[in-house]
Amino acid sequence: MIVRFGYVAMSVHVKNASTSQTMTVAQFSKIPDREAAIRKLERIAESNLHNTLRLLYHNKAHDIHFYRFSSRLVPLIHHEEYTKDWDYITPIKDKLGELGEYVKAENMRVGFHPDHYTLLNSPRKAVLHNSIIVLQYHYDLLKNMGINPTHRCVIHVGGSYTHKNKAIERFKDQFPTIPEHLQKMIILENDDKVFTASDVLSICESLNIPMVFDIHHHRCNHDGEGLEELCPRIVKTWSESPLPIKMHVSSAKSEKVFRSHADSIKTEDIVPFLFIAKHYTDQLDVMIEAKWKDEALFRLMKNVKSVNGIRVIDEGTIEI
DNA sequence: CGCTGTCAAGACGAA
DNA sequence: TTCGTCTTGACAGCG
Repeated sequence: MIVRFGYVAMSVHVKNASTSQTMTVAQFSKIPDREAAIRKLERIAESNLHNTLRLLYHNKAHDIHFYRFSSRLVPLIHHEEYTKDWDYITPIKDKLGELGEYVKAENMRVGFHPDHYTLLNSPRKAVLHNSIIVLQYHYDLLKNMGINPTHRCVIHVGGSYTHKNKAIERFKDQFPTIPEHLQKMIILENDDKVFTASDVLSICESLNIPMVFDIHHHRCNHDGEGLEELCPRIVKTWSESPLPIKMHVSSAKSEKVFRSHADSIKTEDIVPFLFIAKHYTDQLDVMIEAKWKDEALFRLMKNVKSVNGIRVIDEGTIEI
């Protein structure tokens, strides 16, 4: 099995390359001329995209073929009252095209993870409405990069709202009501507090959504399911996807703060992938979620060299 | 310049 | 019903 590792949104090596610069609501409101304020948002967006391209060059130089874009490339997009009539695409269209061309030319896998306020199972209409706006924004970015949006956005199921089973049913009821092109873009991840891998699988199987298995969340929150029963089902949810199976890996910060992400990935935490490789799939993309970002990836690659059964192919790829 | 506090989002549990 | 906490990277403001 070929495994490509990826990292999230920013590099600890490439300096002054934030892809998540923003403007506070207060700052925006202080600028008396709305047009001027909007121009400032556009300059920030352009800077975020420019830095994203710099990171892609960095990734190319280090054989990293998998990357998650920042979800804050365009600032204040969640604030409908400020940005409702703002055509945020036109000013950055060229830059988006340039990014997409590079991604395609270098055969990179890219995707998004809209933040955890994107909630498709909320009973509040306004929350669902905002979530759709945020998803549409991600869709617009991908479209204008010339990248097929199918299965590019990972989100969580949402809140439990006291009754987890009802919350699952509400997800199943509301998901088909959002625009179809946004449905196709979504993949679903198990979380560390409420919805276990089994919960997410039941949703994914009923709505035909690929499941992103997060190994660390599974350790935090599970129903005692073993990998041998989960994996065949997880793999099956990807059978109609144009993209390889995706999983997440991270290490616990400490025994006490177990849920939080550590700086880097402990070598022992990729052991489950040895099992997965043996039994279930031939291609896998694993997103590293660690504070040290690309440095965590580099260190993991250094450490796995000595693990039995793992062969290093390049700086971002192994064969198990 | 560097440090500390604040900002945003929505859910959720304590008071 | 209100308020503090969670989470994250970046902004804002202090000395």
